[in-house]
Amino acid sequence: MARERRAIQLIENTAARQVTFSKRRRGLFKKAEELAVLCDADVALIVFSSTGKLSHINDTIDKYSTHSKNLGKSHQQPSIDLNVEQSKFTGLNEQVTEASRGLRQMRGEELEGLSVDELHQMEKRLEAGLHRVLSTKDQLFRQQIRELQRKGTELEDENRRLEKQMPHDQVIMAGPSVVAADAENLLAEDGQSSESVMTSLHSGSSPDNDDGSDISLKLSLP
Amino acid sequence: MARERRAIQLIENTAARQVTFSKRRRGLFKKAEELAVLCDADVALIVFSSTGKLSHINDTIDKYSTHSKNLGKSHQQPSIDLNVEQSKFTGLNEQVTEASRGLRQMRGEELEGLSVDELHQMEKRLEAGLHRVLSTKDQLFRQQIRELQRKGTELEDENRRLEKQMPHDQVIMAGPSVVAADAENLLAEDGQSSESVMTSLHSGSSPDNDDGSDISLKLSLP
DNA sequence: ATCTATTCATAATG
DNA sequence: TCATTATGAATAGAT
Repeated sequence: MARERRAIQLIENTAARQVTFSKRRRGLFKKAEELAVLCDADVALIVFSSTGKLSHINDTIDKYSTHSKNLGKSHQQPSIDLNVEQSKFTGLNEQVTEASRGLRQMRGEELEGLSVDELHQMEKRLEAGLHRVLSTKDQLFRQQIRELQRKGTELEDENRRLEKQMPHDQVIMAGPSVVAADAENLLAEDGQSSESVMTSLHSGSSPDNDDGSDISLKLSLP
Repeated sequence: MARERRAIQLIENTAARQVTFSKRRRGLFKKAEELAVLCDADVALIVFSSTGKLSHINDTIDKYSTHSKNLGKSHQQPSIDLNVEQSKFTGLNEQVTEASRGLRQMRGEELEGLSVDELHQMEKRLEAGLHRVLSTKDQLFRQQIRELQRKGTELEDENRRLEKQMPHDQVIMAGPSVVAADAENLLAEDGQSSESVMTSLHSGSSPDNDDGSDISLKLSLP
């Protein structure tokens, strides 16, 4: 569409990509609007920039079309469903906007425009959230520790019982006793920081996801 | 955009409207796809025709399209059926739900289902966010204090200069000296909590700077 | 951001 | 709906 044709593939150059993004996004929204007006259609368009930091929502709700649908095809099931979906979507748009802005600010991004008061509020909210997260984690730890202790005690008892039943010249090296030993070790260090418990449970934890980029794709959050 | 320009207003003729709808809808989806691929953006587009009640959803996941593009399998957009589209829509729905859940979790609500690892991640994120909020606030404070100190010093100097010039039997109660006094008081209590500085500057902070509002054309939601 | 050459989308028509 | 084509719009590259 211009001096030269541009292949439709990722623009590697970041600056160029951003410029193109702005230009084309504007064009896209314009065309969406035109379609809505020309054809009495409802158009909803959401664009997330690659960084996920910006969300743009265009929700064209045509009063006319809603009207005509409700009046004209009142008997058709599909139309009812679609209207429901549509209104759901409308509501969701608002939620998306709110949620992503909130999340961004919660993450400490996009703080530029905020006043001191607003920053203070944000700080309080973050502190409160952090506290609740911490105490929830703490609770979880305690619960897990309790559970492990219980199992450990059980296994110890079982061990002792088996040893008593066993003739003296036999020694057991089978699985169960090993497990029991492990559990015991864990429990022995009772005063350890929860961190190590966590480490022992660490299994599939993972990559520190980079800041905001996890919203970029589809709003899915951890 | 063609033989003649068409005014952007409802096309009265039904047949013509349908034709235009088809053409423009195709074009719109194409451009949405291109934007997604070119700029690594996430684009969701939903179009409800006014009459047919058909919904078309294009949830363009960049990675997907990039892949298929690279493999030479271009998008066979034409043959997407309604069921697929609806399921995509449902998916979007879920994602949105996810997003707000994420936000609530950031606030420390609804943490029940999370694993220790997830809680740990959340904790780190909150800490990071808090940090950024705090340092932004700190920066703001420092800047404001610096400014006030500068003004205070200026005014003090001015005051002294005026006093010297003034005959002894005259007293000034004019505005400037009052202002100077205020500034001085503020600066005198250097160790005070920043709260009062904040309060004193309270003036016109205004929320809702809603970054996304540059939506070219339209419509903020009802 | 603004400008222009060029490609693209599409209105009119068959 | 599909095809053709003249023309207005969008935009890539440069400034």
